[in-house]
Amino acid sequence: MRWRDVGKLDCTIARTLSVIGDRWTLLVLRDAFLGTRRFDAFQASLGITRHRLADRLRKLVRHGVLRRERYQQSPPRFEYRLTEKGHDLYGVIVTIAGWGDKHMAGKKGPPVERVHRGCGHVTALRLTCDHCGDVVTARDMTARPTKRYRDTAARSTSGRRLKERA
Amino acid sequence: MRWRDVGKLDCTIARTLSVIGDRWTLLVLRDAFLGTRRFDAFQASLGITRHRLADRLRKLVRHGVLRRERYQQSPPRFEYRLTEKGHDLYGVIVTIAGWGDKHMAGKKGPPVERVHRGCGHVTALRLTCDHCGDVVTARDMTARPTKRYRDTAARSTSGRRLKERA
DNA sequence: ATTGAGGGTTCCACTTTGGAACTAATGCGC
DNA sequence: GCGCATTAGTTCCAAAGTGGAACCCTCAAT
Repeated sequence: MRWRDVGKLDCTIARTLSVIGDRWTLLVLRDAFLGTRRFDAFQASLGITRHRLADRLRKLVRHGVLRRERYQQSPPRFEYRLTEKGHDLYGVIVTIAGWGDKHMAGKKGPPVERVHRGCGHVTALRLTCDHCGDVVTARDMTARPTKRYRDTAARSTSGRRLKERA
Repeated sequence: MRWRDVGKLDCTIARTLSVIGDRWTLLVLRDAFLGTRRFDAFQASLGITRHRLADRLRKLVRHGVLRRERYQQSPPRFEYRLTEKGHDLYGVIVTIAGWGDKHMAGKKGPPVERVHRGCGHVTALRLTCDHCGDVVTARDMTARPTKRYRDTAARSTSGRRLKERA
């Protein structure tokens, strides 16, 4: 299967990864969350080639994650800012950072820490159940097909395998 | 910069992405969290080439995310299971799925939902502050260099740019 | 002896990436 | 009014990564 077709699968994760799941895009977003907005600043920070960067920024704009905004009339200059949709990716960045801080940091520890403005403390973030508020880990959760999926599966010659879901 | 050097940066996110940040790896992990364990099952579900799959599984084993375990003596057969370190990636997968459910699902809605065993409800997960327990979003958090980073930065000709951090 | 399952490896064409140089519009000092 | 710097890109080419398909090995069952 070609990568460009992955975004068409009936799998939310696959579709999301078709937008953000390549080498550089999540690093672009990391910088965006740290306040980077300009082409050259991304380029200097990331060490990505200008060519690739232009390509990735275009893609993120196309998917509504970033907005390309003129910040100066002449010469025309643009900067890239997170949209609301982009802001919602914070959870992805921060859980990646959290895993990295726990499992991939060198002996010196990580270079960045996150402070919760609300309580003023350096904190790691946890996942909690929307419904009951308890902290959850993988073992507390089960995945299951949604109703519309169960119906579709039932209709389609009934036994077809449960793949390409998730 | 070559991608293989990204894992050496002093950035937890970059290092983490050097392990899980390619086209297929997160989809392999998605399947692993759904219970897939065998080479052929991954291959059938993902549509990845056997070659690439072998490569990705090796890499995940090398990084301690999966364990290659013999489940049958003769002929020798192996399966791939999440380690504890691998289990800790659940947050990454589930926040990606959460973003996708919100922003990338078709009009039919997502194909999979997650149930919290503890309370029995279908739920989306939220990020909360480890310290005070409040739900947080991007705007509630600030990133800052850790102490060891500030010290290093201060020592090194003092003005050097704050890049390759995060 | 042949077929089949499971878990791979090999080969080759094609695509994507990295590196470096180049472009284009404008402002700035002199 | 000319050379230089800034910013945001594009172009070109070689090198690396990927997809498709076929092949390999060990053993078990028929």
